[in-house]
Amino acid sequence: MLERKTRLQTYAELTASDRTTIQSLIEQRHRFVAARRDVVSEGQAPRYINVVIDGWGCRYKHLPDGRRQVLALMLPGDLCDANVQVLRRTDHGIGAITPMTIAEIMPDALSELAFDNPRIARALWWNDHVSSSTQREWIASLGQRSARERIATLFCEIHHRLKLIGRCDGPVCEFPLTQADVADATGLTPVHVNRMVQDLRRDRLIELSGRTLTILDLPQLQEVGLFTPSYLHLDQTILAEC
Amino acid sequence: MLERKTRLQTYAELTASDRTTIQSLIEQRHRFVAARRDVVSEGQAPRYINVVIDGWGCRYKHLPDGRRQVLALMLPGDLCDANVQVLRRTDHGIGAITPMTIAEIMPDALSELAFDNPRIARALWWNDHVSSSTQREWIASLGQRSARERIATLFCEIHHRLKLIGRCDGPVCEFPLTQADVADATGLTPVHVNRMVQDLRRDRLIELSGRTLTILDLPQLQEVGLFTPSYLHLDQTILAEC
DNA sequence: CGGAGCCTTGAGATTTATCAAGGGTAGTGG
DNA sequence: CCACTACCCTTGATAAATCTCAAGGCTCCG
Repeated sequence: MLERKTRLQTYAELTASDRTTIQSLIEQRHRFVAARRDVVSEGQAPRYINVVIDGWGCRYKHLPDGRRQVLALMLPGDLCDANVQVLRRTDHGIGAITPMTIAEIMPDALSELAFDNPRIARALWWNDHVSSSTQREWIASLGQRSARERIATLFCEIHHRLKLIGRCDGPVCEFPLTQADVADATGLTPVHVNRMVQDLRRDRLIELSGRTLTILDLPQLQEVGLFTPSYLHLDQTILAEC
Repeated sequence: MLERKTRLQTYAELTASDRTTIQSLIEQRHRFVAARRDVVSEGQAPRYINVVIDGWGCRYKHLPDGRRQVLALMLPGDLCDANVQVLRRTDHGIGAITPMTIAEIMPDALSELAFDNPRIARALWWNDHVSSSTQREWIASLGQRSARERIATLFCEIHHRLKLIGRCDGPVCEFPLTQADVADATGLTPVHVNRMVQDLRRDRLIELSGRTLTILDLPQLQEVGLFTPSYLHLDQTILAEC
C-alpha cells in the first residue's frame, strides 16, 4: 500500500510525535465509500471532519434546476472540511469519484489538538489557505480561460498535486475522472471536453486513455493553460522536493 | 456618517464590551484609498489586516497574459484577509472601486483578541466561512449560469449584502460598479454585459442608471438568476432582520 | 469647450452547446 | 465462453451564446 500521508504533514515542520498524534487520530475511524456515492450529501449536517485516505472525490454543488458544478477535487491526504462544525447544514456535497477510504475525525479532538499544538494549528491554517487559494484560481479559470486553457490547467493542477503526494510516476499519473467529470469541473459540455482533449492529444501535449494521464510536454501544457503552480503554494510545503 | 458596522458584529452575539474592543482596534489606524487604486497589490506582502470601513472594493486576480477576474466584492464591514499573515505574498490584489476608507489592524492584536475572546474568535470563524461559501457560489455561477443568470445573481447578491449592512433603501441601492467591472466579475465581455442589463431592464426587473440600482421585482429577478440567498448565510447572522 | 470615461448599438466571427447516433470496452450472467 | 448491458468515448451537423471590432453618443468635470 502506498504511504498514507495527510496533507497536513506537508504544511508544517511536524515532529515525529506530532505525526504519531495525527496518525492515531486518523486511524480511529475509517469509512469506505463506493465510487459515485456521496461522502457528504448536500444539506447534510456534518458530524465529522473527513480526511481522504485513499481514492479521488470532489466537492460539488447543484443549482436549483439541477445543473452540477464541481468546486474542487479531493485527493488523498486532503482534508474535506476543517471548519465546518459551525454549519447547520453544508451548502455543497462531497462525492466519491473512485472508491474512497475516509478517516472520520471528531471535530473536538482536532480543535483540542490544534489548541495544544501550535505546529498542528499552523498546518491546519495552511490547509485552509491553500484550498481557499485554489478556489480563487478556479474562479479565475472559469471566468477567464477558454475551454482548452481550462482543461490544460486542470491537468496541470492534478499533476502537481499528485506529484506532491508521491502519486506521479514521472509524467504518468492516474486519472479516474470521466470526461463528464471534467465537464462538471470546467463548466463545459462533455462533448466539448472531448474535442478539446483530442486537440491536446493531437498537439502531442498529453496522452489520456484508460484511467491514465501522461503529460508529454509539461512546460508546453502549462503555457497552453496559462498555468502557474504558485496558487498551490507548493513552495511553502515541506514535501516540495519530492 | 453612516453607522460603522463591521461584518464581525453580524456573526456572533458580541457584548457591548466586545464591540468596544473591536471598535478601538478598528479606530486605531485608518487609510484612505482613491477610487481605482489598489488597497493591496498583487504579490505584495500583507502587513495588516484590512477592514472596509467605507466604500466598495474588489478582490481580483490577473492571468499571466493580463486577463482580469474579479474574485469577490468587498463592501463596508468586510474583512479582507483575516488569515493572510501566513503568506509571503498575496496571490491576488484588492482594488478600490470607489474611494475607500480602510482600517488597518495589526494581525497580532487581532489573534490575541480572538484568543482571549471566544465570541470574537467565533465571529472571525464565521466571517471566513461566509466568504468561502461565497467563493463556492461564484464558482458555480461562472461554471453553470448563463450570462443573464450571472448578472441577475450578482445584482441579487449585492442587494442582499447591502441590505444586511443597512445600505438599502427598500429596492434601491447604490451601485458604483461600471459595466466593465461587472464584466470582470462575471467573466463576460462589457458589450455583452450591456446587452444583458438592457434585457433585464426591458423585462422590468431592474432599473440601473447613474450609480443607482433599483430592483423592481426581486422574486422574479431571483428566479431569473436561480438565486438562493442561503450561501450568504444571512439566517445565521444577528442582523438578519435589518 | 474639450476630454475622458462610460454606455450603447450594429455587423460579423468565434466559441461552445445541443441533438443524435455509433463504437469501444469491461463487467455480468447464462 | 459468449452475449448483453451499461457506461464511456467519439463524431457530425446544426444552433445558440458570446465575443470582437468599430463607431457614435452621453455626461461629468476641469
